[in-house]
Amino acid sequence: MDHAVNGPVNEAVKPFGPTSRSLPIALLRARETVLAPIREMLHASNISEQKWRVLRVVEEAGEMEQTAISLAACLKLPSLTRILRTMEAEKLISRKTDKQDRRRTLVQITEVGRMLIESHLNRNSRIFSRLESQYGRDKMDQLLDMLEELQQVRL
Amino acid sequence: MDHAVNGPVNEAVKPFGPTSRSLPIALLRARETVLAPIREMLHASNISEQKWRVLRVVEEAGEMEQTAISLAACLKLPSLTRILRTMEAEKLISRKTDKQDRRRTLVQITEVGRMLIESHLNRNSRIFSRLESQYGRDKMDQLLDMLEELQQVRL
DNA sequence: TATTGTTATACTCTATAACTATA
DNA sequence: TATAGTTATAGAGTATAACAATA
Repeated sequence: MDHAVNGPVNEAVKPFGPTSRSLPIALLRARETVLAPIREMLHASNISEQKWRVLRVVEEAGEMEQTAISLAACLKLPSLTRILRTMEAEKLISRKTDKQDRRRTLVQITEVGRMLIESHLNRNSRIFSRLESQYGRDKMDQLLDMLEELQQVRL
Repeated sequence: MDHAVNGPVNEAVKPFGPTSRSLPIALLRARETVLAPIREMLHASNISEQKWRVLRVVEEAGEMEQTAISLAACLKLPSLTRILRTMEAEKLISRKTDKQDRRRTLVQITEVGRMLIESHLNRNSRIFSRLESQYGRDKMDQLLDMLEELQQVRL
């Protein structure tokens, strides 16, 4: 299980072992597995994965400025600008200028947005129940703890 | 603490708790954290993240057909076709038709490709040492085990 | 007929930089 | 001057379907 941190390349040892021991690749593959049924669900409702992330984040945190959404939803600001524009047109979110600092825009989820989330609750729950039953609830909780901690590492 | 649950989010039935307990979002955020320094490294060499994945996968598995690469590197076949075309032009990989089944194309890494990987070994190692020292080596191994298992769940 | 891979199209996200408005 | 966000543009991945070659 050595990741061969040191040493010259002349060893016959693979630098990081198989790619399944490469953290970025492992995270990506795991995400693809988990996301497949969710993508299917969203696709049926014509919502992109990104819009869904924005909706979830904004629903959770309440009023939020765009830089914060960008960070939480892993979307660059220029992408977010475009996404929010269409989401606003679709009445999923609303925007207003911050009174205290008029450079900032505050974004909120609308009733329509909340209803969109609610309308997916059941299918979403079923997907995660299935995942939990296959993967194990305790392991799932443990994994979430470990990922949360990893997110906070500052490299 | 970035994603603390603040504000009145309607205590009734939080479907999955905060988004940091949402597996897809947690996986994405963790990946962004880990990938940031790697992206920087690759960017300096003008290699895309996707090309890098293909290179790593093909280096590891040896001769491979494209469907297998597509799966391992999480890239759709149409995207992979284009990527391999440019990687072949750059002499990073080589392609040949399978003798047994001439529908299949076999892809291999070239010496140039291998050298490209080798030239990033040191920086790559340093990045992961830093990560391990902050996150903990045991935890890292445990996380990789859990992710590997998650990849294999069939929903 | 099914499978492997390619092509084509339309859409979307990314990277980057220049720009506006505000602080 | 610095920050929040927008706009513009080029590059790249995705989804989908139609297609060619082979099995």
